[in-house]
Amino acid sequence: MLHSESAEDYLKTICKMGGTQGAVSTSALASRLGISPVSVHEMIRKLAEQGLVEYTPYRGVSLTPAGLRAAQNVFRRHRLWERFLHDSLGLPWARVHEEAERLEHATSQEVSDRLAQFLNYPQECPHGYPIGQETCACEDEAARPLLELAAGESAEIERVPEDNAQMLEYLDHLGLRPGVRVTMIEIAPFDGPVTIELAGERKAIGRPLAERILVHIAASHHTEHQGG
Amino acid sequence: MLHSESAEDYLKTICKMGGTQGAVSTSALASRLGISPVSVHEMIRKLAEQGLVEYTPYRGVSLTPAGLRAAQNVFRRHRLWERFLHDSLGLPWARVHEEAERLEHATSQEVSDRLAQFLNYPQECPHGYPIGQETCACEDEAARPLLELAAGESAEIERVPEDNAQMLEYLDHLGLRPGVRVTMIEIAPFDGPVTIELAGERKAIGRPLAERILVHIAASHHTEHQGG
DNA sequence: TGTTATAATTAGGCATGCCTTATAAAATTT
DNA sequence: AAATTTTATAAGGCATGCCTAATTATAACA
Repeated sequence: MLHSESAEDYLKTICKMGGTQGAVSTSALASRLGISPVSVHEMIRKLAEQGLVEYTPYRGVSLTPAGLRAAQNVFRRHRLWERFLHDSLGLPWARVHEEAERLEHATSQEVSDRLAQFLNYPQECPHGYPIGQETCACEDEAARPLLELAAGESAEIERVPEDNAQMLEYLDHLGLRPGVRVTMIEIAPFDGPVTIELAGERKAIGRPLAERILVHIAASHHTEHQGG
Repeated sequence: MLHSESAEDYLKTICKMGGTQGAVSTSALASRLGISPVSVHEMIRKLAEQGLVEYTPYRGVSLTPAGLRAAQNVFRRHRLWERFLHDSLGLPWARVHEEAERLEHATSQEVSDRLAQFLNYPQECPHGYPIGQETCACEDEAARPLLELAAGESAEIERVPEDNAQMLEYLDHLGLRPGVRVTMIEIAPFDGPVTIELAGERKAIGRPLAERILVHIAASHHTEHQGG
């Protein structure tokens, strides 16, 4: 809670883009954040001064241990609020992300700790992202894009993109929620649709979406998802 | 949720200082907010442009109906969060206000409506301030300062000042919480202490505090306060 | 190696919300 | 009515976080 909302958003985004592994290009970061490269460069400089990121010109930015800790804290607060908004308040799945996006910046460590306890230490947010006890991982090594499944192969949905309410409504409507089992039917050529089967029905989605939905092939380790 | 956090704070403070009845002096507002009179004047001008306050030079500011509605919304969100933080998360009474002060600015109408439902439409915040269904009153006509009680007179604590965590801890320690019955023993002369009896014990507090604690004489209409 | 594309950086600006200093105007007191 | 205090307003600044336009440095490619 020592950093500005803006700084927290930068750290989150750098983390999401892989700033824990290698370095993230500032122009990619800029286009993801929807902020001009010049402004991003300026902010990166400030974050580097504060020891939250490491910046090497022409290489990109990566999170320092302190920056990673800060980002993980924000993710944790975000995901805990999502669970509360969904499970306790019954806010629709698709609306949960945008509300949590604001609450995450207004939450102290004590409140998020108590919130975790109140929610009975949930393991993941409603979109399938993990919630650790103290921190939480940014990436799950075992997760693969739905698009990578071979025809006939089955998997369980692990995570869905959460940053677009309309997309979430669409996914919800299709039944494509974390924990649901899907089977790949076919990936049509010439950038055609991806056909999958879930709950006995066949659905076709676009390739870009199929690339952003993450699945895992191993048997379920998920807890039941409470209804909204 | 259309106004900046800063604007919301101004509207709240104007409301608290009586900006629904008469006009509030801008210098009084400035000292209450801890902001320079020049800056307050500037902000008042902007709020007046937006139709949220009415400003007459050398007289002061008052809330327009739109401004009142906005302020009441913020109060409602604030007090609902206080109830949640206290009743559901068990956050100590004295810490609740400062946390709600941040959450109130990050809460949509839908979330506050659902929060009210989740909390079972509570009537008041943990410090005794009313929570209306749609809006909520700023002042309670029936409430009188504790200091106005005559010796031997009994009353129930209605509200306590909530803006100072240390003071709240002190009040909590003395047992001076909303809903508690107190009897005035004496008000010592020469600005001396105010002695009251509660739960069979006598306690002395200072005059300024006794002036800010509001009581009502009629029998209790309060619902039970859930423990934290 | 030279050209081209990408990234970095400088310079100047804007809005918000705060600041101080200084002056002008009205209200209050004597 | 005159002096004093209070209030209003103007002028100029600062930090944050964003912008565009223009320049410079580096990387990548042919």
